[in-house]
Amino acid sequence: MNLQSVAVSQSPEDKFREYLTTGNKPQRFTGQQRDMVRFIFSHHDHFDAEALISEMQAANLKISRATAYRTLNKLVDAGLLRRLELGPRTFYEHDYGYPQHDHLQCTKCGKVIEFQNPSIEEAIRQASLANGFQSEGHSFVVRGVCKECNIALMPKRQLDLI
Amino acid sequence: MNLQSVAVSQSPEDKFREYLTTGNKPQRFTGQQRDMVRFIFSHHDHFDAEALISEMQAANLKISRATAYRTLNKLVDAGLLRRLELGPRTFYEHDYGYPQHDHLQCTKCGKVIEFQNPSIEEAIRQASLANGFQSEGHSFVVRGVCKECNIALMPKRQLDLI
DNA sequence: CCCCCAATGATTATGATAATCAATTCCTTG
DNA sequence: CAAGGAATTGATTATCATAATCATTGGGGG
Ligand SMILES: [Mn+2]
Ligand SMILES: [Mn+2]
Ligand SMILES: [Zn+2]
Ligand SMILES: [Zn+2]
Repeated sequence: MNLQSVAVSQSPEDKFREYLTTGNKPQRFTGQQRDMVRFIFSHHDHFDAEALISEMQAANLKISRATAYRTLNKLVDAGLLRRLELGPRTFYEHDYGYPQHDHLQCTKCGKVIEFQNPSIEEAIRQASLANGFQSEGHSFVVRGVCKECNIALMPKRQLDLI
Repeated sequence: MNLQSVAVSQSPEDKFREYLTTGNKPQRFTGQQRDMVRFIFSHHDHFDAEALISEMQAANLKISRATAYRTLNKLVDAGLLRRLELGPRTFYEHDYGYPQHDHLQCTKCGKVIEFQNPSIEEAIRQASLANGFQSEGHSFVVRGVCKECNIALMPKRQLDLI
């Protein structure tokens, strides 16, 4: 189940357009970029570049690998997406309009579970204060085995006890 | 400053030898592996494969890239080293004989600062309990700007106020 | 309606790590 | 102590994700 979204004043599409067109160097907001933003923000999930490309092509949306990688980087710079360190490849998820949270990742099936805990922000505050550190963001992933995989891995006689 | 080490009954070298020779498939504990373990555990540090190779070669220790990568993986499996997610490449640090802790990483100079906070373990316990999740380990890195880089980046007039 | 400049995308490059495999080393056994 | 055999080594090659290249396309301001 997804977390509750955060109220925002602009649509992701408008925010990205603003990011691109505001500033010293003019950047264009193209049809492919618009398709990417709309597709990505049509549902919340954790995805990598390859998955995005195949899903968009399956949805009959034209996108090349180069443009996908380039636009993902721009979306991160614009504050729309957040990068996730979930293994060797880079994953992405919504940042704009989605609350701060962290992740449990199952090492058996790969599933990613979201959770929130205010004491994490507090721990960051304390450690930063103690070290004169100016915190800008964090990555927190707990690895382990999810409920379903735990049940599947249990010997039969242990299941009987439940 | 490093954290206080944890008392252990075996030297890293002995523990690795035991890991290699115990079990169904016999694995040899070679001179190069012994050199690597001794070198790595002669000082606490956060390093990647390339840095290890150059430092060992600078210390006149023979090591090939292939053997370095292979042995690093074995050291992680043996519980001697822990992998760190500090960006695109893989970093390593002592696990055996070193206490649980997490990291602040400076995005300006790359410096890595260690800190401990028991509320992080508690947050993991709570999130795991709430999701039926069996936790096995975690990665927690706070990105930001360290004290020295903060001072260096400050405009002169702000420095004057200190 | 042009023209310029940014975007696109096929292709090539990069860089870290893993696989290959012939040569070497080193335990085991007789 | 010699020989056999299995595991390790290391030069080389492969892989895989992502980043650059650069010729072509196209869109928006004048
Ligand atoms: Mn998430
Ligand atoms: Mn550390
Ligand atoms: Zn699972
Ligand atoms: Zn710094």
